[in-house]
Amino acid sequence: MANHRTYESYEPKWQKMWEEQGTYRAQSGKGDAFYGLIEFPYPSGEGLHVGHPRSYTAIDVVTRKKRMEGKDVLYPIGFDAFGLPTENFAIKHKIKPQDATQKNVANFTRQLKSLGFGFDWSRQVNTTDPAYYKWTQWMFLQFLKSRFDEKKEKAVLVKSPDAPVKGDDGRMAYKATSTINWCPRCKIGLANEEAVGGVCERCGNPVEKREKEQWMIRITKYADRLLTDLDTVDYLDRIKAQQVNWIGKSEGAFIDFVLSTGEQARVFTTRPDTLFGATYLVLAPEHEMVAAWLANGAIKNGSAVAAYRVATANKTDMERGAEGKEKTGVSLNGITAKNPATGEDIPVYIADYVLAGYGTGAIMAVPAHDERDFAFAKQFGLAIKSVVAPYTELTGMCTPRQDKSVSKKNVATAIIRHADKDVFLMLEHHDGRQGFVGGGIEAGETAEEAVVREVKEETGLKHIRIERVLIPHLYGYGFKPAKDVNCFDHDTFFVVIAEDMEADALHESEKHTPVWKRADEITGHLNLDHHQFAWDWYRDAKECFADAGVAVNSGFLDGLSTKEAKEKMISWLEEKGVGQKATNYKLRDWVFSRQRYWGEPIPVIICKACGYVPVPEDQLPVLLPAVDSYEPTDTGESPLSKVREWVEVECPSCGGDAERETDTMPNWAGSSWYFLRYCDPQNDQEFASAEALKHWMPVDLYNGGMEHTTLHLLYSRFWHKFLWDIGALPKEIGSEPYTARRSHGLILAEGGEKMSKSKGNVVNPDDIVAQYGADVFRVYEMFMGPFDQPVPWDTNGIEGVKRFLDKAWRAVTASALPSTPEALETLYHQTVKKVTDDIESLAFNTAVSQLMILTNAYVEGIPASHREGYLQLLAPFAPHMAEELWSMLGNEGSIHRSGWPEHDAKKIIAATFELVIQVNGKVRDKITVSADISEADAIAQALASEKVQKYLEGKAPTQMRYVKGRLVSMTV
RNA sequence: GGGCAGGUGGCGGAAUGGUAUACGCAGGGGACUUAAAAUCCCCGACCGCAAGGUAUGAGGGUUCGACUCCCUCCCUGCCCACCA
Repeated sequence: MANHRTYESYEPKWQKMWEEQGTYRAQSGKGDAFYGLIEFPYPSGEGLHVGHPRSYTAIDVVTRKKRMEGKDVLYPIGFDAFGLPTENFAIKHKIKPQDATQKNVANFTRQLKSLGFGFDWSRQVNTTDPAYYKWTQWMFLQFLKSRFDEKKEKAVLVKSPDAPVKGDDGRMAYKATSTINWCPRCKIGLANEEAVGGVCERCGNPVEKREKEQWMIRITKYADRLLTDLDTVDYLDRIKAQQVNWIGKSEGAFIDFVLSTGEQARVFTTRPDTLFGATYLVLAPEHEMVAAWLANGAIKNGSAVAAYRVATANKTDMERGAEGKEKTGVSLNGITAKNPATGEDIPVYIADYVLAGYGTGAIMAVPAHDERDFAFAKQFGLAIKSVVAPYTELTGMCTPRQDKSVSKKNVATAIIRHADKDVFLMLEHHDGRQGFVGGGIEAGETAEEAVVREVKEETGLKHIRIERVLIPHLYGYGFKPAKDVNCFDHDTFFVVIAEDMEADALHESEKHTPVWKRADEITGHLNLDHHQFAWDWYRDAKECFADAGVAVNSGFLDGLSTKEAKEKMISWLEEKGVGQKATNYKLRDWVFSRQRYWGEPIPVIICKACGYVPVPEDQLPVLLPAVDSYEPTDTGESPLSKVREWVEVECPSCGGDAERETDTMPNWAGSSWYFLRYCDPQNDQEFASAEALKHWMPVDLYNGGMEHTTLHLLYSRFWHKFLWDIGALPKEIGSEPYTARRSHGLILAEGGEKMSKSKGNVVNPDDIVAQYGADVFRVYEMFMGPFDQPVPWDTNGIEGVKRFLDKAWRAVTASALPSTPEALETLYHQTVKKVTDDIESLAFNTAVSQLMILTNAYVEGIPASHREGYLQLLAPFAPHMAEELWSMLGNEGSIHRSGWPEHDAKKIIAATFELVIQVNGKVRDKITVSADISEADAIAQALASEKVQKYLEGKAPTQMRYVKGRLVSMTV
């Protein structure tokens, strides 16, 4: 046997062998299936990043274990190769995107294979392969051929699906003119999701607004299902949270305001209960009513309004955002609206703080209850009327001395009551309000310190301490305290207790009472009950409202809780026919057109006579034609429009002259269904057979980066649901594609910064493999830290892993131990259990550390009975070395299909253990005792301890507790 | 402003409510060697001569016992954000 690891020779050897023998082939249709999935890479010119293997190795470890356990494992790989970076790269280097893709795929393939992943390469897919994108196009056609049935809450195919479509008649895919985010650098329209923060996701350039006819997909019809079905899947909480956030459901009402022009303006609000306080209306500058009024002269100050509209249109989202809370706008002179609740005529404005794309593009402004409206009203001298005054509403607007520059967290508290000499109740501020008494906190002070200082100044007391206490929310309209106070819906108060106070009931009672329960006692101590307290507080609040010049009118909502008020207002609106309950989502329809070359052609023919004609399905795929120039055009037209011989076709419907759609699909298209294709990648009749889909789907475990949890994850869930709805997927696989979704943490550069080309701190996997071999690289990435958390790269850490594998090699290749010490037997079985459990829970770092502990115990040699099991535990992490040693030991066949060791439950308990003895909660002695010691014996031995006796001071323990296998705890 | 994650040695990090600091890195000491590499062994939170005491961001609570559960606060990171 070789004395040294020679990974340089054995790693390539085994990689070749596995490929030849099909070691990792999925045996479709047989046995218990397990489908592990990683996000297929985008084959960029830069090659693999060290972040890719973190995810791939993790799922590789899991799937290897499942395979060894005898499961039918699918762990596929492919390439998401359409898209901008490749196209830009090709333009820059004057080569074809096809060639660039081929080259990059070859490089990625080499790199991935060098790391020894157990991918089933025979199932490789590539989104740019016509045999693949044929089905992407087919699926697009299904969107085009179906509508959302509101009653069935699902998409259904239309009656005559192959007929041409005229205009937008409610199809799931439709063409619409919309303002799109245009990146002037990439010369491409971007989805909202790709233009986050007003900059192009690809190049970081600020985006512009452009009007463009685009293919859209009605993902918004699925908003509710995409939200509620999250309850049926096992995703990391933060992933669910991001999906929920992105879908952005909010419930409220539409309210129609009658305008002086006789028209109606519809607004969306989540707070219909504040309608009494609506003192003006704001429309988004882009609002179509404004355009109409400008045209018909209804607006008296038309030129100012028009100028503001132009100024807004020229602003990027980033500029809008950068201006922050500075509100701008223009009144629409000559137009007023009637507040349906108060009957008052209120002015109408346009302002860019109202977004055209959300809700109805118009709002009712309630400055007393909305910070933005408040700022705008202050700026333009508009009326501020409060409807409700529950405590939380009050803060922030009744504050003449408000200082916005002070953040909420750092603001001092105000004393609102000091009932007697010793005890003070303090109300904590929720914003920059300076308080009813006293000033703000000073530099370097915490809120508590400020309170202490203020109280000392106010009272002259020297020794005080403070505590925070929760007092149930003083909810209620018109200041009527709610009847059933929910104790978990509370506000924070400070209680200041004078330390020089003589011991009294308060001091005593606080010791064993949960904090929030003490609210009663404290208010009781002050001879106040909650209601009394609320009313007292209300007096202060009213003065404050008066100071700020805020009128109060809660109309017929007086005395209701917020929830009741909302309901009452909605039913009132519906009764009067001036509004209705409404649900709104942040999610918008999916802009599906790209004016670029390197994407799937959208399979539609545009015929002047017929409309949009779907390309007949037997003519798919619509191949991407060879083009001389891929350069995007300044007109915003796809480069494909220049290929006249491709564009000009006969209309499949009427036979007349027609043209092909020249837009292509976004990158997200091909990646929205690749996991389905993996199930049956060579099928040329269907995108996958029902049989294969039933065997593999849904995906059991899907891992990917957090950067894809909003876009790709949402799109692919939607896509899957759609296919499922129209019957393209077998019912039994369910409407969610992924049973479980996990996410790996980012690998940072040494020092904790992000790796980036510009900083030159990128670690290249090729270098690590060359220097240490694939196994060390893999084990290191699994060991470096908790899988779901970011970890900095550490060159020294790799050395440690190398030492570990060297040690493991020496242990296995040394002559076997003649006998197995009991302690070693126990450790072995403990390790089998821990590694097995840890892989299941993706706790790879602790699995590796347990293997290190066992390996350290094998320095003297490894018992023959442990050798195979030990190698099997190592195999998912270091597959090459495990295979090499496995074969050196004379085994036939691959270790990776050899089985998984099981632990013996009886053997994981050691024969003896260290019994810890605690006296009054402190460890006072440890004695070694037999594992099967009885409780009585344990206690007897514990009491016999000299050290324990010393701490008992001759007294008999009042309490005695025995925790089996761990400790004896006694109290004196 | 909202959401999420997190705060434990010099560093990455371990710890079903039960011996805090496993494992690894870096550091110190030693063995082997002519020497080095490699390997192996030992030490290591803080205060204290010791007995002992104090430490898991801070403060409080529950408990015989809290890194772990509850409350409040502080801080860091990530994502989102004039979303009505």
